[in-house]
Amino acid sequence: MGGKPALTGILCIGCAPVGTKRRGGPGGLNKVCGVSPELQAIVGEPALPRTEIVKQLWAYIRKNNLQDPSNKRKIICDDALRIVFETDCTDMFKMNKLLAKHIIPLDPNKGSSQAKRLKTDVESTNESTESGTSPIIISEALAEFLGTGGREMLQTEAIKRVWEYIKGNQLEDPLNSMVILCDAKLRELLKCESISALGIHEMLARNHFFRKS
DNA sequence: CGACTGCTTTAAGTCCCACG
DNA sequence: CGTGGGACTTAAAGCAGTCG
Repeated sequence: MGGKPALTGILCIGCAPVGTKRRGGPGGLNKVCGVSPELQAIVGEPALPRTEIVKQLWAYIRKNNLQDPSNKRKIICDDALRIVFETDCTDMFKMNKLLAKHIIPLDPNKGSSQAKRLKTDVESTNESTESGTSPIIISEALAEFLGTGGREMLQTEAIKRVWEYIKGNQLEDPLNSMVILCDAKLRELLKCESISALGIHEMLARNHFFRKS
């Protein structure tokens, strides 16, 4: 339909001779995000860019004829979709909203626009560990938690593995995936019963990441 | 009247520009 | 120079508006 050419048109304005003003780029929605186990059953991958997740979801919807014939914007949920969206039918616009619950930022440091607002706070916490792209020393407790031999790794890798543990053990609060319910092992590491996604990063940065000296 | 274009919605990350 | 705001990115289908 007309949607894509419209965007292309806007793009062309953006690409005006004044200067190749290209925003967005490889990040943004193209950033790889974690996929909840429920959604994984549909898209078939544990981690995908948001755009790919939507694409795979639409492929699944078409393959299974889940569009309402009278209004193709409407999606009729089958069992798998019902588990994901928690509704019998939805539409293409609401779908994106519902999808958000099942898309988990692999790097919770920059997980949301809320995080963006808190960016300065968090970054000040990060001063001790820099940006996450250079190796850091992790605490003995975290090394034990991750089951790694060494204590040197990328900050992003450490965070990623903590999140893998959380997802693997389904520790996300079903009512709010931004809240993590700690099991015994995680409780020992973080010293709390539950914690927010942002809180985990802050906690790790404060108590478990150390700059290489 | 038909063909085509542009806007609609939604998410979150990135980057540019304007302003203080 | 630092910060904040806003534009841009993706996907989809339908509707409204414009033009020939």
